[in-house]
Amino acid sequence: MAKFENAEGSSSNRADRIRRKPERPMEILTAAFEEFVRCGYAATRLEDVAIRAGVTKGTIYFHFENKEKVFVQMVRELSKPVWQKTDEFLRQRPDDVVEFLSSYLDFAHGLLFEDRHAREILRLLISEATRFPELVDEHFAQFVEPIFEHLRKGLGEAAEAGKIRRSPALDFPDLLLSPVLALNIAMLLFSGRKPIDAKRHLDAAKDVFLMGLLPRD
Amino acid sequence: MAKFENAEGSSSNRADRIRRKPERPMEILTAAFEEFVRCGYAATRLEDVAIRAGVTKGTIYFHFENKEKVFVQMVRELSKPVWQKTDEFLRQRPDDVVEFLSSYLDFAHGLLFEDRHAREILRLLISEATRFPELVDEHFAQFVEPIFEHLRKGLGEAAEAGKIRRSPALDFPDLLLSPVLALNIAMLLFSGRKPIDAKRHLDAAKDVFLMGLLPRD
Amino acid sequence: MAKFENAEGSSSNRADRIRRKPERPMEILTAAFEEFVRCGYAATRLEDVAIRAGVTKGTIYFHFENKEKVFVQMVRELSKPVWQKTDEFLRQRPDDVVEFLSSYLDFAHGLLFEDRHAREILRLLISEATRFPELVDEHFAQFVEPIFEHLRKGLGEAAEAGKIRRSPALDFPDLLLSPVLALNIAMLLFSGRKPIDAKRHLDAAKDVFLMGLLPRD
Amino acid sequence: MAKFENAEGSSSNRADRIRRKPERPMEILTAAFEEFVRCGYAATRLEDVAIRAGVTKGTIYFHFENKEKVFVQMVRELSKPVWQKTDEFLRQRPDDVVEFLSSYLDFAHGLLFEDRHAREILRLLISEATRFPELVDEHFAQFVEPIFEHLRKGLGEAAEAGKIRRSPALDFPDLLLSPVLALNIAMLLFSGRKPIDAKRHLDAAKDVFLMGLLPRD
DNA sequence: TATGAATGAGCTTTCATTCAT
DNA sequence: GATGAATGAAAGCTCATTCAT
Repeated sequence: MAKFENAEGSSSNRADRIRRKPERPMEILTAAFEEFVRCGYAATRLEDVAIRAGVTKGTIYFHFENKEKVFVQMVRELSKPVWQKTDEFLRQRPDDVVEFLSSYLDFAHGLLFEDRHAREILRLLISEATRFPELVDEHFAQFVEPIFEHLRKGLGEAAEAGKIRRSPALDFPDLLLSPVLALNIAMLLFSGRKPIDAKRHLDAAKDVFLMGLLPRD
Repeated sequence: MAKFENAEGSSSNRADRIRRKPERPMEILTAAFEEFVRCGYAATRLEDVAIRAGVTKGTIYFHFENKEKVFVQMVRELSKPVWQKTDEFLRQRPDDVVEFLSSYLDFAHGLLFEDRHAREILRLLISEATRFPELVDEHFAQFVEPIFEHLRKGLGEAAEAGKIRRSPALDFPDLLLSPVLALNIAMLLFSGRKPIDAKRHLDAAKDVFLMGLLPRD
Repeated sequence: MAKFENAEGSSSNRADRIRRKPERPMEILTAAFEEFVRCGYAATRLEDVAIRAGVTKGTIYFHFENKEKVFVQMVRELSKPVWQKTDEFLRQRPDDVVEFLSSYLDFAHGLLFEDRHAREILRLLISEATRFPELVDEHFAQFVEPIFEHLRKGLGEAAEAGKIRRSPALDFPDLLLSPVLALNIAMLLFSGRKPIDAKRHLDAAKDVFLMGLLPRD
Repeated sequence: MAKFENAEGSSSNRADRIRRKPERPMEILTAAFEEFVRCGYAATRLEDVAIRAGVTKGTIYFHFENKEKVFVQMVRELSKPVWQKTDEFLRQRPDDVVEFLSSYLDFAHGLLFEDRHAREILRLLISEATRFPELVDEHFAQFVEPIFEHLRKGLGEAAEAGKIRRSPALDFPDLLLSPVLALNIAMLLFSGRKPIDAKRHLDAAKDVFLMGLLPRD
């Protein structure tokens, strides 16, 4: 079929079997991501993962112990870029609390809407939370808790300085994330069937939250 | 063996089987709910459903066409009580918009936190949204859209009357639902492993939303 | 192929699927015996057992939990006739000790040489003793120990009555079985490649044992 | 990592691998013996053999053609010491026939009970007799037939000289081996679960055989 | 010599589905 | 209506074997 394409694109039977050695595991995990997203954990066949990765079933089992390990490793590996973005956001966050709140919502939105990996991994974690509880905890501790910590501290200081109200919401940073999360759930549920105006939705969320937190008069 | 016992005490053979006829399908759906919750759609075995329902696999196929139909029917049937509660809430909703908002959050919270069926069906719909898109749409049209319509109208009128700000959030009633949804997702993710103070979380949400919507000054 | 044979012999696709219900498990076990004998436990494919039994792999798993259970059940079930023969021998054993010894060797020989089941099960138990130790113990307790008990008692009484010598061999009835066992092992090892004159071998064994046990004048 | 340690201590890279060259095959066969004993032929994984031998699967295939050859070579190689003992026993056998018989039983017993290799190879040959018939024949021709030949001759001469009875057993030297073989089978079957008093058992066997062969009167 | 990544056929086991009763 | 034996198409996983390095 693809025999006559130029050498770069073709992947004949054994020629480059060995050449790609070090990249194989990551290729498998990327293929696994696509299949798990397409079918969910239980309904995904490792054979399809193999085909997509351009290897055979046996190769998967050479690199990974079993299907569960493939899933866990996939989540870990594909989450790393997300972590980098999160880290970067935290380092360059604005000092002003209002701006901070706003940019936080933008960042969270951007993360989940523009990064397909982040979005779909969230779905997979919700779906498979029962099967992989430790993975959920690990993920939460790594990606969510640090940012919540920062938020709690930032909001506390802002309240101290009188820049925002002393609202009970200051203790629940996840409250501020909830519109983004809800938007994401909506996308997962309707994946394109219902048009969602994320931008206006987000602006509305900013409006309510900022007005709700700024000191009255 | 027990064939010759008197008819009353024995729940064994012919009589009982036929007497229970009309309840069978519902018994099967209830059992199916438990198993789907426990394992997810793909990993649930119809045989386990049968055992839990006290029938055999064949009986399930007598009442339902296949596994997919069992799932769809289960979601429909177990959602009916949820719909009744929703209907009732809408009929006795308070007139005052502030009270309405507050009671709406309470209602949504009560629905998802106290009604295990509602909560778990939401999880199942998120997990299986790809496999059952029409079911998601149907569910949304029946249970969510009407209430959103009411909200949109009520908030519009309140803004008209100057009782609340003309916020862009008035067009996104789901924004007001998002804290409850987020809380629910948290429960699904950590199911008991992390203690969640739902009451204080909810109070915080009310505080921010009300303050954010009330006219300033 | 066999389509035109008379109805008795033909086993078309679904016609008599159900008719044979009660005999299925035993048919499977008989087929399993043949395959285990042919290939040993590990190298036997349940698919071949299924084919030989005229069913599909799934049917085996309907009746038996797994491959190990098939093996264990097979040994148990095919050993029953052996147990009946053993029981019968014990009930009609001759009173005279010399005759008893002789008939015992004949019986043991007949059991192992004329009953293919008995012979091959012994081989399987030796081969798989490590994998199925409880089965070995169970088998020994059921088929060997009772007969050894009888022997010990009978020989003890004969010695008491002065009919045979007080040899230390009286405490080891298995010693008297050993020529038969050795003959059996030889058959297992050479299965037909070396001609073995079992009759003369057995007569030789009787000669030595009887001469060795009779009192020296 | 350890590449820069001094050459003596490190047993890591190039040097050592090449230096050990000549011992490799034997190391592999020894490891193979252990694994074949542990799991039987079919259930033994060449990978486990490799791990035990401290090499990789590929190395095995460098030295041996395939799994069958590993088995055959293992049996041959690990049997050599057994052959040496047998040879030595034959060269220093006592002249007196009674003593010879007794020492023969002792020798056979010692061989099988004190030499784990001899004992387990016997088990493996029984188990895999169907798969490796030529190996069984070869083994028998090398280790058993010569000794049987000697026995037949020695017993014949003794009968000629009137030292023992002209029993039909003189033609079946394996009869005299059978108690030892039976003892060995018992050990294989119960491997430690049942205590076996080998010494008394052997004494009993000697008693019966000698009394059975000595001329009456 | 030795390695180890890769293969692919084949194994045990599972399970939605069917159908004679 | 209900049963349960039977099917058969996979699915997860294993492992002897190969081969570029």
